[in-house]
Amino acid sequence: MQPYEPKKIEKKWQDKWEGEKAFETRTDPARKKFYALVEFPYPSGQGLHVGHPRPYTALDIIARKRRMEGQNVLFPIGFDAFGLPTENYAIKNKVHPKTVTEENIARFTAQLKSLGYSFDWSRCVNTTDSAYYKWTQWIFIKLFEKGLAYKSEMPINWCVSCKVGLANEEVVNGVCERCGGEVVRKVKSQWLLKITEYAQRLIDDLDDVDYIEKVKLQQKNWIGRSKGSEIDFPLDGAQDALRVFTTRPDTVFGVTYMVMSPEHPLLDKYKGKISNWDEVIKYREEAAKKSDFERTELAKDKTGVRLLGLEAVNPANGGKIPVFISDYVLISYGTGAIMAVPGHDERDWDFAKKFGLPIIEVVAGGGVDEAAYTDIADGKMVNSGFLDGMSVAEAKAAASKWLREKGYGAEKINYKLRDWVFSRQRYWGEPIPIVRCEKCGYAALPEGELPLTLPEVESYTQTDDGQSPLSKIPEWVNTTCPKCGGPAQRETDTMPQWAGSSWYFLRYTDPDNAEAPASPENLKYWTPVDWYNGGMEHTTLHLLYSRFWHKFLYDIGVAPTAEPYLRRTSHGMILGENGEKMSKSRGNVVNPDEIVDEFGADTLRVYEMFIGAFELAASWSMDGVKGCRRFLERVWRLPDFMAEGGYSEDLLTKIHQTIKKVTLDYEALKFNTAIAAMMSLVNEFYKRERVTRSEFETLLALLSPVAPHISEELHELAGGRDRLYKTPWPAYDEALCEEDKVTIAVQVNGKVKAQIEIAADEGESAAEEKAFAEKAVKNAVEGKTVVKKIYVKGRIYNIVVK
RNA sequence: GCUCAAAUGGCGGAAUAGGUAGACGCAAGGGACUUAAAAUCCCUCGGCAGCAAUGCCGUGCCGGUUCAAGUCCGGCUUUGAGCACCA
Repeated sequence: MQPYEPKKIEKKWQDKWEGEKAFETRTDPARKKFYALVEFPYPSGQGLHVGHPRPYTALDIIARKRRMEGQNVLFPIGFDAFGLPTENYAIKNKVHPKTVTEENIARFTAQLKSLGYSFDWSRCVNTTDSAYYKWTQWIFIKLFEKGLAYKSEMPINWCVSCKVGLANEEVVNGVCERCGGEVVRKVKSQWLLKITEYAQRLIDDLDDVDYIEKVKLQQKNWIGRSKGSEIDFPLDGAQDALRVFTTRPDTVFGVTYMVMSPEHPLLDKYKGKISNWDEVIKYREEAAKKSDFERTELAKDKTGVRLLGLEAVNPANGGKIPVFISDYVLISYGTGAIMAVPGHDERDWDFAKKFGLPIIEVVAGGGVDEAAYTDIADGKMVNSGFLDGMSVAEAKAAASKWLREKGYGAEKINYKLRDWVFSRQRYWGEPIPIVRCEKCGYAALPEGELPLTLPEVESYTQTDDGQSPLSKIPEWVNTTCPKCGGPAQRETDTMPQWAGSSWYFLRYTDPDNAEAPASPENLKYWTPVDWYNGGMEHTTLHLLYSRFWHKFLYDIGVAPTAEPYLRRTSHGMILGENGEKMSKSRGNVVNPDEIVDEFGADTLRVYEMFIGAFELAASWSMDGVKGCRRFLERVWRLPDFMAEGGYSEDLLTKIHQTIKKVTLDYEALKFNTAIAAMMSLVNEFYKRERVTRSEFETLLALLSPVAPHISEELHELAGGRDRLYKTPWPAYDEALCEEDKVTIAVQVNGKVKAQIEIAADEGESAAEEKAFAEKAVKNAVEGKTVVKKIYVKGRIYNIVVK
């Protein structure tokens, strides 16, 4: 047998698969479809990371197996190529981001192909291609037409170094997710998408999909539904009332002051009444420098300014109470103002102590002078007028009713989720297809003018006041209004990277369609995605955004189903050999090219699947890689002692058990144990120094989804007919998986004393007879009374003695 | 602080559904082959005691339920992830 040379055979098979169009898929309503999806990569300058092959190999295994089972499989790939790193690289090196993107995509493509994935490359999608982003823009226009895209002056997260507005979701640990720079708050006119309008449906419809539980939970927590009341506190001597949201209307008698966010719009309206306005302005400026995160970091030391000359009235008892501004109240959550109940809320308690404000106990439980009493499970209302003596639950209902009847409030559902800040003052993104006209306001471009392509610019940097680079091209900006034909200006902001990835899975079904995002026939056949695997880090960003877009597309009749993905699984990270996250600065980065070069793609694939439980993080180990290569070498040498014939009689059970285990384990993403089972079978062949043709073919078929090149090569060398990827998946017989003899552990008082062997069809009496015949059992039982005997079929015979 | 995971040999990790803990792989030690090395093949491999048979201990810690607990329950500790003054 010639030596195993992965370099030769892997290239050979990759070329053959490509030449044979082995994995190109066609819509065929007569066949059962299976749509497997992996998150398409961002083609970064660093090239493929060893983290990429983990999820890709996993779903490649599923896709290959399902094809062998006869399903019509769509397993596509593409590139999510708009985004900051490319733009920053382009600025630094004075190259067009398009050039950089093309180079990176070429490299990624070569790397992915070298790993032998069964992607349908003919459907490859690139979000920066104008034929693609035409439809991203089209979807935006539809959102705009339905009132779900709107422009708003609002405080946004502003990255000082990137000079770009960030969605809340993009601020990580108080710094910019991309550059790590300082994030401050800045009021800016931004496009927003009303994802909040879909909040309830995004929660409810999780019941209809098969996502791993922690993903569902994380999405629910992120959306953060809470039920409460909005209550109006009249401002003394003014026509307005200060509206708050609270989940605790029962505690309204305990309200001793109120707090507004420093950005609250009512402040400016009443600045004439506020005698310490200078102080307000100063506090507001300081608050603006802080991000939401910094405001929360300063939790221990409450700051604030009391508004002099403006007081509120507690509608419950008519008492006048002071009003403060403080940065711990955020304008973006609820109504931007709170009623403070220091007796029963820790933050309010801290604030009241610091400013010497009264603390009233309204739920009996004691000790509100020492700390806030927050246990609401039991406790009766006190100091609360008509609520006295009620439980908290009763008081909530009674207070809500009373407030509603008196016109002070209404019950309300509130969500933590905020609208999606959708504009970026950046170059490398989809231009927002909107024109602003003095007369008509904002108007969408007519569909016929799409795609609105990115114009060439001299420099990709923003203007110093943070305007998009596109604003520097007057001949592009100045245009005519699509409505009135008068002079108008184009929107110069671009869309965030998340836009293109919010619908790409639909495009895969019909990637070249020029008339629609995808044709109804193709969408109807292929969607929803049957199985989507991706990182946990995308749970609240990409996954939620794309569900939102998909629901919108469903509402306007484009997408055939309400949910885009039937099943969602997640993989763990691959860490460096030292157990830390791989990064250049830690010097623990492993390059997949080097592994492929030294050991082969099949070894890399087997290794990453064998490394540990799929959903858990795993550390890289070069020794582990060697072990997997050794396993493939052992498979390679099996033909040395191959014999003609079917399954050996005495190996029937083992073979059928292995087929069953591998079949079930692949679907359960338990690749490590599936591979262990195949190793065990190979060890068995070695022990006997014999493998029959049928046994060998079965092993190759089982192994082929994980290690497709070596399997295909061995199949061919052994004179196998057709291609392995076209052969049917091995079948197993449930009856033949059963052992005819079983080993049973005999225990005395739960401790194993002996092992006996009985025939599978023998029952308890046989076990009992053999058990008591064992010397060790006799010794342990001697002189004692047998109290109880427990028999677990095929496993345990336990004798309890006293 | 809140939520969710996780903790098993020298290492990565197995253990359907409460039923023989450590599958499979790595590393290590020993042996065969070889002039030698590599590769390959075979054997040993949780700890303590013992020549051995065997006995005792052992799945982060403390308790509990059970004939039987890595697995279930209560209370902790540590690590990781996500969120965080959310009203």
